[in-house]
Amino acid sequence: MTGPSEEPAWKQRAVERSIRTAKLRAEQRVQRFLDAAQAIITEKGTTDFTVQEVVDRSKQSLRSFYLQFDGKHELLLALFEDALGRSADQIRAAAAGEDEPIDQLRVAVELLFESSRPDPTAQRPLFTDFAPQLLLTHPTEVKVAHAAMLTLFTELMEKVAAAGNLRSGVNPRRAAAMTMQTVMFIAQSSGGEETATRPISAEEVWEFCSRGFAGN
Amino acid sequence: MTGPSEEPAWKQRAVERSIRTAKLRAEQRVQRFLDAAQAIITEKGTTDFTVQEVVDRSKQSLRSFYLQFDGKHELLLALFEDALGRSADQIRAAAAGEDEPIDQLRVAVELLFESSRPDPTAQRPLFTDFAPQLLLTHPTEVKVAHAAMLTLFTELMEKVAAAGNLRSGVNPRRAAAMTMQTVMFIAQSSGGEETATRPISAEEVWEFCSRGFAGN
DNA sequence: ATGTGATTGAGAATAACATTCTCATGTACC
DNA sequence: GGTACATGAGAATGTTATTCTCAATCACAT
Repeated sequence: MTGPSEEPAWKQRAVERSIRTAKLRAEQRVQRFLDAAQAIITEKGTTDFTVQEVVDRSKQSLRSFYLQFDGKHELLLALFEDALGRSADQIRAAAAGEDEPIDQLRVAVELLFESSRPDPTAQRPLFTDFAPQLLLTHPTEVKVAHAAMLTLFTELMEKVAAAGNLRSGVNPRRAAAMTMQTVMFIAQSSGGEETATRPISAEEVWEFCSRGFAGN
Repeated sequence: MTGPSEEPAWKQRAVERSIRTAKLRAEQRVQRFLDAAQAIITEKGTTDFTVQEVVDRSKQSLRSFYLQFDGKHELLLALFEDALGRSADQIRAAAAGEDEPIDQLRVAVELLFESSRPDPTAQRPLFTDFAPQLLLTHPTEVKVAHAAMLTLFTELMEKVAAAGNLRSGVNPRRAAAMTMQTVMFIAQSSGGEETATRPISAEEVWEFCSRGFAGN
């Protein structure tokens, strides 16, 4: 029984060094898969690529893919989280251009709405496209992926609260969560076509989230 | 070139009769598939059954299945539409128990919320489970399936409007659509587990939809 | 330099399904 | 009874994800 505590220090250091370089290479490999997938998605404007396509494009091997990812879903999750994170950053920056907290939040809602619509000329994220599948198979991880965006909305909502513009009795974090979900999902479903009824607009969603429907 | 208009009447009638009985049998067969699928779903508490399971269970054949349905998605759609329709009926009945339109709507929201949650002890519909996949692959049909529920919510919202409890400038139909979507989707995502934060409740969703978050 | 053990690439094998096809059997109607 | 159509049983196909095999490569201590 050789306990780890009795290993000579030099050996530990050697192991650590090799682990570090291995990790570096692994990260590069992961990145290549991510880039390849992203390229394919923007190229064919759809999120249903096959693992094989990604592997070919990245000039790596299937084996390598499954060494880095637990499965296709992890790749999707990574892309999703990444896209959502970027989007959150852009939105945060844009919101900062407004003076009043309530306007910052409004801008954020409008931008999130726009970027969540399905395929407005095949932009880059399309990130809501794969959310549904993942929500089914890995709900917990999807929530993690939402974290960045939720943080942003919570920040904004808390500023609104501090400015005295939040209805009393409303918890900012929860209001932020509901707002975010509402915006994302309504954007997604409003992607329809029916010429019968004009689709729901960002402005309407903002009105709905901020003021509800109840009068009187 | 024998135009159909010159066919003798008796022949037309014969054809029609045989078509009618054929249609009857077809309907029965469809129903058996539907029942089998429903049974499997409630039995294993999940919506990912295989076509083969449904076929075996219904004691019919694959060939028959694909003669009745264009593919698995049509079966799912049929189940989905059916479940949603039933649910709408139940909710309508329950709402009728309230006096004030606004309370009727509140009850409807609460019930819809409850029945949209994922797996509260594996109830029968679970209908939101397959909505996501279908939303991806057949968005138009999903909208049709939503129709019954949307009709109900529009009715209720219009009564609210008539009672003067709708915020001015709000279109009842659109408010109904947004409310419905918000309720269904938030219910779905709130199915989580994290002991960290208590999940969002039906009451909170009602507050959110009806009054929004803005104060002042 | 060289042997050794871990890492990787190429791609074959497997598995799970949906979907289609073939053929034999049944069934209604003349 | 014969003919045309409907149906059942289940084999064949096609697509993917995932795993497996084996040989090439690399890192590195000696």
